Amino acid sequence: MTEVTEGLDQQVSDLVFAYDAAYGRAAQTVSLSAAQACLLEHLTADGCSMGELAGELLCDASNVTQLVSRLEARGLVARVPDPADRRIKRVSITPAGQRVRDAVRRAFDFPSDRLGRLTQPERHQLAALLAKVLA
Amino acid sequence: MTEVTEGLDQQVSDLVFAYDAAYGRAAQTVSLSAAQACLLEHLTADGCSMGELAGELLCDASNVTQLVSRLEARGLVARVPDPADRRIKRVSITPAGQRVRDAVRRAFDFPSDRLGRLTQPERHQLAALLAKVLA
DNA sequence: ACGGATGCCTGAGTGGGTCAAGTAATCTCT
DNA sequence: AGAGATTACTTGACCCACTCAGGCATCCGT
Repeated sequence: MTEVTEGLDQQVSDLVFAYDAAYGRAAQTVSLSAAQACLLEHLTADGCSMGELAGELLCDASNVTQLVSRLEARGLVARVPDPADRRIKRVSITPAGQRVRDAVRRAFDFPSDRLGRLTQPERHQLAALLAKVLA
Repeated sequence: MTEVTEGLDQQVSDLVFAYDAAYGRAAQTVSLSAAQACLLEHLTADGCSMGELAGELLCDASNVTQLVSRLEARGLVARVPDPADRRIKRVSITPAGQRVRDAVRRAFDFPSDRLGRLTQPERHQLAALLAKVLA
């Protein structure tokens, strides 16, 4: 590894640390944990099943059960039984949940504060590099 | 926000998600939590105080107490009283701790697997962009 | 020497996360 | 149609991370 590459590793580590911290702060502004905010962000309009959420969040299904239960207790999501398969519970976001989710997005200042420092050509460059890294 | 910028936000989110997942997996290979591995990684040769660690990890001092206690119970770190100020406990890494820390580094495949996809000029580009973002 | 900071620890409480076992609904195969 | 396997979710037990309030020892300024 060259000098530059080692510096790059550290920079990526710092980026992730700053991102996680900013996300946690944004969630806290509406008394949500990062995990709860993350789940809220993953909900789609037609409603995800619990299993789909567990797959996307890379965690156990029983963990999703608890997260959804807490969000449901606050009235931010609702469990809707799937008419076609009654084993399935579809999690849909309520109007109150949408307001909270939007508040988290507004409070999440990482994109504007950090990525906003780049010029438009620089963003294109970064997007191209990240596309290669994430492919 | 333009189309490209929104895509960039998503890419950064994906990057962070992949990084965190990879780090957690690396820590698990030696039965450590991500938080424990992270603390181990922050230790310096001369020994950090508990308070310094809490500052770097952005968490409560009592949280550091518990993390260090668990690592100490496994023989990976040691609490060394500071000779100049007996309130201070300096946390130093043991030889066993160094071996575990190195194992985590080897198991952490994100830099090689992901950043390794970039050419040397691309790494320079990315490093420059991240420097601007993190400044 | 005394009072306020400082550094760390303890105990209680919440939440995230996994695992094992359980229940209900669906699917398969004959 | 019906028995058995499979799938989707829940429950209970458990551990860890994290925070907060309170406590104890030590250090520092006056």
